[in-house]
Order: sequence, then C-alpha cells, then structure tokens
Amino acid sequence: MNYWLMKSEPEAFSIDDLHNRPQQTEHWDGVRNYQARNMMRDEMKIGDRVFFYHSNCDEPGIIGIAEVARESYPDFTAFDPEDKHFDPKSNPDKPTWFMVDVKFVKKLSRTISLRELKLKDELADLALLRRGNRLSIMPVTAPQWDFILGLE
DNA sequence: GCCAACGTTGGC
DNA sequence: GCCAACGTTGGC
Repeated sequence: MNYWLMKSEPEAFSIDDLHNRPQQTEHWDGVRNYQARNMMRDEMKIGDRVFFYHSNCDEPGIIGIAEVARESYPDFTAFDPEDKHFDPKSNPDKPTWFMVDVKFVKKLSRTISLRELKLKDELADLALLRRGNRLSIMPVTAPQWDFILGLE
C-alpha cells in the first residue's frame, strides 16, 4: 500500500465536501501538472491512503484521510470547453490528463498544521516541506505517514 | 535548444 | 496583497 498527500483549497473543494458526496466519493479532476498526473496514472492504487490537505486557507494543514476508490481514468473535464480546466490540446482518443476517485475515510480530531509539520525533524524529507514544492499530489513514506498520525 | 515573459501556486 | 518558486509558452 502506498501513501499520498493531496492538496485542495477548501473554498474550492474541502474535506466536508468530499464527505457530503454520494458514496462519500469524488473524482479528483483538474490536475494539469505532469508529475502529479504521472503519480495518479501510474502509481495510485485502490486502497492507497491519502492525507487530505487544505491549502490557501487560514490554517493550511492535514485535515483528514481519504483512500483511492478508483484507479486512473481520463479526466473528462479536459474535453469540456465550458470547464475551467479545459485543455484544447487534449483529446479523448489520446487523453493527456488522468484522475482517480477518492473516498472519504475520516477527519482527524484536529488539523495538523503545516506550521507544526515544519517543526519536526522526522519530517525533514517530507515532499510537502521541500523548498518550493507546489505539487498538488505528493508521495508520503510509510514512516512519515505513521509519524504524522502519531501527532494527532 | 535557449531563455525571457508570463501564469499559477500557495504561504505569509 | 505580496512575492518566491516554480512550470509553460513561444520567439529566435
């Protein structure tokens, strides 16, 4: 099993939004970065665990846990000219962009803030904390995952 | 292939 | 709102 961290701006899509979806599941559309796409397309497997991270908000940090509920398939929002994430260069016969479905698992008892994560020597190599990392999807190692859960 | 200009992310 | 750190685009 692999572990991941996925960022979302709560004003756009929060963990409560995920919780309120039918089957508590939603497709993770709109990723338009090749590194993040490759992780979804090639590496994210059913049952993989995901830290749900709220970015661009009052208290950026890990707010809950989700899991991969469906493995990669074409991100259809790329084909819709009305969609914010429309990509005129992508086409359904040879899709450029992929997504997975994620399912709500639980909210943490408290937000583990970015500020707190930065203080921990054990997380020095966490992708989230590496300088300048703006990827919206990042891998988490098993030891990092366990350590972070231990902070709750 | 180089690189300047531009757009986006996201913490602060 | 500011701005650093990117990734992308496009002229050459």
